Amino acid sequence: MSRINKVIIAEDIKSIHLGLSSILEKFHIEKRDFVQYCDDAYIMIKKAVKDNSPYDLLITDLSFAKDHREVNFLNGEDLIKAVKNENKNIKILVFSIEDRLHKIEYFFNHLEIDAYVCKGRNDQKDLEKAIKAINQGNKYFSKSLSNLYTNKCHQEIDNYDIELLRMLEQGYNQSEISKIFKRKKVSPSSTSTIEKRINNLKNYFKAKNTINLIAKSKDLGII
Amino acid sequence: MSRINKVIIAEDIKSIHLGLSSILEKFHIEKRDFVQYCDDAYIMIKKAVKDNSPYDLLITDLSFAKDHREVNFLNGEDLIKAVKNENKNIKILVFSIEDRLHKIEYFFNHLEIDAYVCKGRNDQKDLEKAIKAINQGNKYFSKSLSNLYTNKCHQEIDNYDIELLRMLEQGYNQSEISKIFKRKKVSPSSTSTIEKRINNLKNYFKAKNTINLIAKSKDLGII
DNA sequence: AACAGCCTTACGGAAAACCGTAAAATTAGA
DNA sequence: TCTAATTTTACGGTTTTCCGTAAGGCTGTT
Repeated sequence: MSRINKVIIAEDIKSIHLGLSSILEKFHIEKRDFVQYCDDAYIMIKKAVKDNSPYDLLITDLSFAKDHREVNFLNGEDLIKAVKNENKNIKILVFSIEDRLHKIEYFFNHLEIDAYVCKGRNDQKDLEKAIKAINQGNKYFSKSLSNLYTNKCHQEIDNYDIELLRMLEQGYNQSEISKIFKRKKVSPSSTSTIEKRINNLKNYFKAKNTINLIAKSKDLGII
Repeated sequence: MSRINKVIIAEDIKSIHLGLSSILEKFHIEKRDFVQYCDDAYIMIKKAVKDNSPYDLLITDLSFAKDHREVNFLNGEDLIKAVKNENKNIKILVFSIEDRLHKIEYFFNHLEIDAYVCKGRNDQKDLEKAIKAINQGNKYFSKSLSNLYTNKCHQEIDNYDIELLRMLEQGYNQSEISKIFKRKKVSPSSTSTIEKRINNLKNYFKAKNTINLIAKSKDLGII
């Protein structure tokens, strides 16, 4: 496995650039390009392939603020999908504030990323470990994620519950949800059970009513 | 107005520290202390007052990730409120990803902060401007906020509406809200009008029902 | 003073949510 | 395989929300 020595970083928050730069410097990675839009990253990656000097590694954030500029790629996920088509050998390191386990698992499983580092108190050291792992041809996924503390309570909330909460959030009433679940072959689907499950969720989150339930679910980041 | 020369920075994302440090270096601010927990910032600010060498400026994030450590102050807002009691002269610069106008206005009006800089593509330059403004005894609030694109629609939503949405979010039903408004002398307070106003909000936000209304309001950052 | 326009309040019927009970179906265990 | 336990479904009564109509009140204009 060849050593990383040409890197592109897609990160819209300017104040993070220096922190990333200093890590790359430690690894004596001289060729490092910073961009603040996904579109720019894509263009540069594509061009580098064409010029026969492709990037070895893309470090990218997931969420990018919208501004006046019109863009094709709204977020890191879109970018990664597109980049995979242009450069099959490029390694991907996602660097994001997102610390929810099921989201991170999604990126490993569906986007085949090579490393995930969570922005936070330990991110500099995690970045070092991640790059070291990639240099050795391994994947990296920080074990020191805070979600281990916040998500333990969420384990009792399953995908059905989340789907149900999402339906409520979108404004469907109980009988509409029942019909939709029947159509999508989601079980259970009776209005009675849906009612009961909503009630369980309200008890679980100590919500006063369904409105409060959705508010709390959103605050906790479950939906 | 005396020049800033002793600063404490409360920011849990380690990768941002270097970016902040380089800005402070430009202003020749030598005394800069970085902490990753609100609690530590509070303790150090309190101690500095006691030692007769108080900080001139607190730069703080708003949201701090939870981890294994038990803390008294969960977020920047709690910290700022507490700090104001310990050091009445300290300047406050909030440095956060939050770019929704309503929230930012809240910090200026209720917490009497001195500057707000939004983490983003232009944050380094905005930080410079903010510190310059504070040095001159002025307040600073970045005009280059992306919310200018998303928030123009919110001007028609007044404080009454927001209070109403907050009540709904907390799970109060219409008659409870009516009683609370009557007690707090908030007008109008009849269940009938409350019902009507909720309906107006639903039309305005094209919400299917009240649950959807609260979900949309939270997504837009109005509450 | 008279009037129009807007906001507030009141009320009644229909729809949906809420709550308890109970039957039917499914699963788990002996 | 039979039984016990759990989950799903069904149903009826109560509360709350939803929606239309209409009366009452405040303000500004002529």
